[in-house]
Amino acid sequence: MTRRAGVSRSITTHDVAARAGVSQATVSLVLGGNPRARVAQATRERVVRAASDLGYRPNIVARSLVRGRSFTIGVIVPELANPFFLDVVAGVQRVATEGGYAVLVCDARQTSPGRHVETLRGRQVDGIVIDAVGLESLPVGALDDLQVVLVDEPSERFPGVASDALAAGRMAAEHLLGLGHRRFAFIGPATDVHTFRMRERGFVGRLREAGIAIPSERLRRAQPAIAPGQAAMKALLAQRDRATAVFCANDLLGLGALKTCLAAGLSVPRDVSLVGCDDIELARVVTPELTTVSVPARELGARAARLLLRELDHPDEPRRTHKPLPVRLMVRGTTAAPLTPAER
Amino acid sequence: MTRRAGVSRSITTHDVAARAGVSQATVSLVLGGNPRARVAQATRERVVRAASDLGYRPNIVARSLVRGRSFTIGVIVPELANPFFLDVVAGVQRVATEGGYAVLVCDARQTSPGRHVETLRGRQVDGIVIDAVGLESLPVGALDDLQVVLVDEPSERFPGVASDALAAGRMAAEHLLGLGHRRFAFIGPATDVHTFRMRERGFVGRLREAGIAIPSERLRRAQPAIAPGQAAMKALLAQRDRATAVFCANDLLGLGALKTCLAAGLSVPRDVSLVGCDDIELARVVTPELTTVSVPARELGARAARLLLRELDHPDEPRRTHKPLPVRLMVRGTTAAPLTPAER
DNA sequence: TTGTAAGCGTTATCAT
DNA sequence: ATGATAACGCTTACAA
Repeated sequence: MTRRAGVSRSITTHDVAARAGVSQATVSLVLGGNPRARVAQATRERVVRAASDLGYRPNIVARSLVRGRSFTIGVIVPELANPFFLDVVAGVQRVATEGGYAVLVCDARQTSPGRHVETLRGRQVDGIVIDAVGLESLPVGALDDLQVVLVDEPSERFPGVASDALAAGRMAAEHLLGLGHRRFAFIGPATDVHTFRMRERGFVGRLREAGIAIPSERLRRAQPAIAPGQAAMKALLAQRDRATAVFCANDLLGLGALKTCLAAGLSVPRDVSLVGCDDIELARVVTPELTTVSVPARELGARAARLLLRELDHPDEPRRTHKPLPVRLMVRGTTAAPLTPAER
Repeated sequence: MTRRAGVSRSITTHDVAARAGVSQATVSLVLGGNPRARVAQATRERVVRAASDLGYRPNIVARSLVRGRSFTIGVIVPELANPFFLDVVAGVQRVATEGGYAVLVCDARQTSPGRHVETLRGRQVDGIVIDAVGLESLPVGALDDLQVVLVDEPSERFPGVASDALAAGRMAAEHLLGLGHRRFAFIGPATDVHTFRMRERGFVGRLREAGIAIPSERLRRAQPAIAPGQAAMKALLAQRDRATAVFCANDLLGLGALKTCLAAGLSVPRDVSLVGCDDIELARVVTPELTTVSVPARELGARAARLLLRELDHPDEPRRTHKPLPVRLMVRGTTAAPLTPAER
């Protein structure tokens, strides 16, 4: 094969071998980092020397081919534009990089999860981290023979890590209840994504324990993003007997809701209390700052990656099961006691 | 080599060949997508049939090894957490995916650009898109023999695409000048990043043309992120004879500045006018919405990727040079005429 | 038109 | 301790 003109062929183990006066195999032994490689000290030094003289850099592609592993993993998230998932990815990247793996990042918004899995397979990834992407949406068998770790999605089939979404919802309810609210609303997606369902269930459940139900018109379905949050809040504001406290399934929705309230000339938290969920950086950028439930996104990603790498590098060790990661209420500027009838 | 137990060996061209009753090479010819492969229609069909029966999926790693190309590119950005760069990456990904390339995303915050380049090299990437990462910060020779396309950074050595940063600064000045402002401030990084330097130069230059200079105490240096923007604005607010209009080198800084103003009880834009740059989604989430200069991040990324792919796939075609991508002023809620002395 | 065979750069299993 | 040598799955002359 002739290389593209002008681009010099890169240094291989053969080149190093020639310079060090040893066989190519020996070079591989020395440079391959194989722990049980017994090479004479002198030879080893000659080889290392030659390698650094030549600027040798191992060809990962060749290594991948022979080892049957690419030292690459994939991570699929619902939407990279959501800072929460970006943090999950950051966590995955950190751990993966430390472990010598590269990460192929896939945004389910740009391409369907099924196609992403196909692509990742073709690239021989050693495993995939899948975050909150409904597994049912994948073709049957799409994940066969693949090492998969799930984030925020329970499964019998694959190991995973999750945050305590139920607690998140309960905390939000608890906080608002404690402030004296009695008329609640909820904004969240109707999707099958487990976390959102649990957040909602926790919220609704805690309210029910307090003897309060959310009438269906105050239960607004919206995709977990800013614009849908604005629209949903608009609908809520138009209602008579409107809610004094709204729990949003994530911060993006919360930010949208806040925007709508302020645009409508309402005072937050005087007129309406708002609670989000995730605690993305933006929550502290808006004015007033968004009260929210903090979810350790980065840690979630890091743990998922650790789980995956452990399966990959030590396949025999027993799987560790994680209990849900704790979440934390962050009381900030969008929640307060409701107005008394007199004040209104 | 024995595979890990339980994991079935994947289907290779040999398997397909056996089933179709042809040689392995023929399978490669048919399935390899080689345009100048002449195979009999009947054979071709048998092979395709066998492949799909077996669920054959080409091994990109093997293909990469023999072709000397990995069909993978890298993209290095200063900070993935900045939505602007995330959009650049999204643009790169879209084009790369269409062209059959995978993308390795590198955040200069997590690891130094030099190390990223090393890692990418080891993984045999075919090229790298580098966005606003000072090339001087790289070790000499780090980019040798590498196909590189630069975003928002001029260079003799590598092709690139850029936005019209000078115009961005001028537009901001023009707009504020038009509103009647005379006391200006600027918040931006002191880094060597070309775009920021140009935005500043455009702004300052346009003001100078109007006979106005920015006193040094109103020229605040801050890393291009939210928190530094808050701090810088705080300093600005503490000054007597303070500026009535502030141009921030990017939206993150602008958002921070806005936050500080509102927290200080000032009314924006009544008391202070603020202009950002980039036009990230967040600019429209805060209240009031941030006036800013829109920069086509996604398009920037897409063009960079197209440039790179063209060099990769058609090395002989002449390089296309891009003129700077136009930017656009988005007048929103954070700019207005300054208060008259009487109103103050 | 199709098959044979020589690699691509590495790892890993033997002999030596 | 070191060196042949055979894969890994594919592409691509070249031969048939």
